[in-house]
Amino acid sequence: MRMTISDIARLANVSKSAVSIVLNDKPGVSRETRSRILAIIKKYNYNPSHLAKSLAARETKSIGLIIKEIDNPYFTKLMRGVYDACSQLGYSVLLGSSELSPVRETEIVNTLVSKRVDGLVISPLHSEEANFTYLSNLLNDNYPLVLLGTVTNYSTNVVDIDNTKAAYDAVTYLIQKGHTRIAHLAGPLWSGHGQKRLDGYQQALIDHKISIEKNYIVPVEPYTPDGYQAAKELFSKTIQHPTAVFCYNDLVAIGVINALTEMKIDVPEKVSVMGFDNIDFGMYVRIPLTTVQMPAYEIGKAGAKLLVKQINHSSMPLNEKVTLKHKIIERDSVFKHTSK
Amino acid sequence: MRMTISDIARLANVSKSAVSIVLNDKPGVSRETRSRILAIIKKYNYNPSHLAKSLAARETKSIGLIIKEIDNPYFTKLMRGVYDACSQLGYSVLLGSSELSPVRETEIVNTLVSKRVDGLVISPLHSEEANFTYLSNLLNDNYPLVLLGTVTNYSTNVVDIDNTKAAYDAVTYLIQKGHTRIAHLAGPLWSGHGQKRLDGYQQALIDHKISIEKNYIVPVEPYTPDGYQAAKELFSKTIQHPTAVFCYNDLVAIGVINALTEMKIDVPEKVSVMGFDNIDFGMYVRIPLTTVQMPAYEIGKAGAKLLVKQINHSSMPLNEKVTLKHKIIERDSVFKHTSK
DNA sequence: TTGAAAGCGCTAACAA
DNA sequence: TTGTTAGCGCTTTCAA
Repeated sequence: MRMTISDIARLANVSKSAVSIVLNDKPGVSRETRSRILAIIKKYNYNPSHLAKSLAARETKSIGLIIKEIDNPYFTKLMRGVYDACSQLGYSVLLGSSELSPVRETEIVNTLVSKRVDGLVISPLHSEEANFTYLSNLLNDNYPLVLLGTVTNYSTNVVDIDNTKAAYDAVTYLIQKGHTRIAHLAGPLWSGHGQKRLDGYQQALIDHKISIEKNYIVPVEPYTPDGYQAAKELFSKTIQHPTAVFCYNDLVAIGVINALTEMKIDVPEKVSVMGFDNIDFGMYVRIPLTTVQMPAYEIGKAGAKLLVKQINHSSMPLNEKVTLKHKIIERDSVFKHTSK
Repeated sequence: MRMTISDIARLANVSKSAVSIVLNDKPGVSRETRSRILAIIKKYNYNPSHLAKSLAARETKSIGLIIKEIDNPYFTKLMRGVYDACSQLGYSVLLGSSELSPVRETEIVNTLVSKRVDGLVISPLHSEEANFTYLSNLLNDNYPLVLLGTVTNYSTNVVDIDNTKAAYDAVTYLIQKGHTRIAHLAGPLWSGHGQKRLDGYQQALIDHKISIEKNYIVPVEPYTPDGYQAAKELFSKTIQHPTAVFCYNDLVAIGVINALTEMKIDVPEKVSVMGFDNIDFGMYVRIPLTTVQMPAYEIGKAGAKLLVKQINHSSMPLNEKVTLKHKIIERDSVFKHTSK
């Protein structure tokens, strides 16, 4: 049977509290008693139950992380950021992934809360229903919380970049390269970033007196096969083809490049392609990808740090906004366009 | 303040045990009492503390997953497999990543055990020191455990593929394509798979009467820049160049392809490149990668399932071996070589 | 079918 | 400096 604190106390001829004090490195016990206790602990290889401690001390030293997709390079980086910050700060992380299901997202919140994580870092799903009941509840309970991505109408801790501005900058970059016919493969509703990037795209066109062409805006699921498919359709239509396509993310951009290559449309000579996220693989694809850097690792890290700060200052209102910087990464998929 | 089971009991005019029975869907309470209790629970939105339950019931319904690198496509897939199986079986997963440090690996095991996870799925680091003390301890305590990767001299539950055979098959494939000068960029010590794949490589050469060329075997870190670097060196040496290179993993293979492309050595016409793992991106790189499929998702899934089975049959000895199938994925990076 | 009571392995006043 | 005591919020006998 596993040893308990009482066993150690008995073995060391002291009370449980003395052992507890030693275990937690607190003052209040003489040097020699301490070392005697320590010796016993070592001798029996005693591993105290953090579970029992959590119940008594009302903190588990673990946080819950809820992402949308495990198997997605963006979230992987983000997860690493959260994990690194947490290990450094002495927290464990309970992993949750909604895999795009709002129902599961709520379920995960419930089980993580029932497991009494000290706080939650959530990359929230933006569903059509989008009632965010779980969010209201959490906020009502003043539950330590950090959102990785903005949810309108809810005031809480948020870490994000300025997606509208980032998309604006990307499109402006394309315009400066001489492009005027710029398509946008827009992100899905559930992303929350999709709408903002679309806004930035449109604003950039407007500000540069370029008319918005409806046919040039096509919403896609944010994966390579969807980008491929969308590009195939877009470039086989009998409309004037765009000379550049700004994609919701790198995965989509890779699909676009593949489709164009297959259609013998040279990238970037004929058509420039720009992605978003700056995933590691962007530099290894057929045509190294020009893209916008999303600091996923930093977002995760900042989010976890902010959460721990919130946990340690429970009186602090939940409304800190951290906006990280984006930047354009120039590689080979964008060409200087000289209009004929 | 958060509600407890006693609050609910009082409000429903019953005992705590009655509430407990209802919460756990157990028989022993009349239909009407049950519904009365349920009503109160619902009304107050009571969320029982799984933490307290865990302490009393001696099981946490969570397992620990220890991988080597979060930000690595192979482990991401594996993680997803573990996560999927666990959610399905009602377990939470506490994430741990050694990030290649044996010291951290042991620390993680300790904290996860102190948090009383019901079991551990570990992708063990093979360090030079490789004492595996933590493993001995776990085994001594008969702690529910599944290893994702074989550790020699320790009998426990293992899920893996036959790495030697897989490498053997890959090299045989290259030989059948007419190659005889085949290099191998071998994996690192910590992988555990590295040595086996090297063995398979050598055995395949021996069995086909091809002499083993020392210069053709170069150990690398399993990342793209390292593969790039190694290829640059290998192909600038004044030795007879290989016509094919079999890489420890896809990441390395991608680096090799980039290096060769840069050196104006056509892939696959001049030199064929073969990877290992079959990561998703393999099909999107410059030259779609021919590789060996490592069923990472299935390994994770099978590992978690086996662990839960072990947890539910604590008397069962820890020595089940599950060997999953590998297979060769033919794409464009291998060319039929016709010796001049 | 129900309730009382002991206990899971700790922490944290409070007394001694 | 040390020990006693009463929880933390559940589960689980055991009686009623």
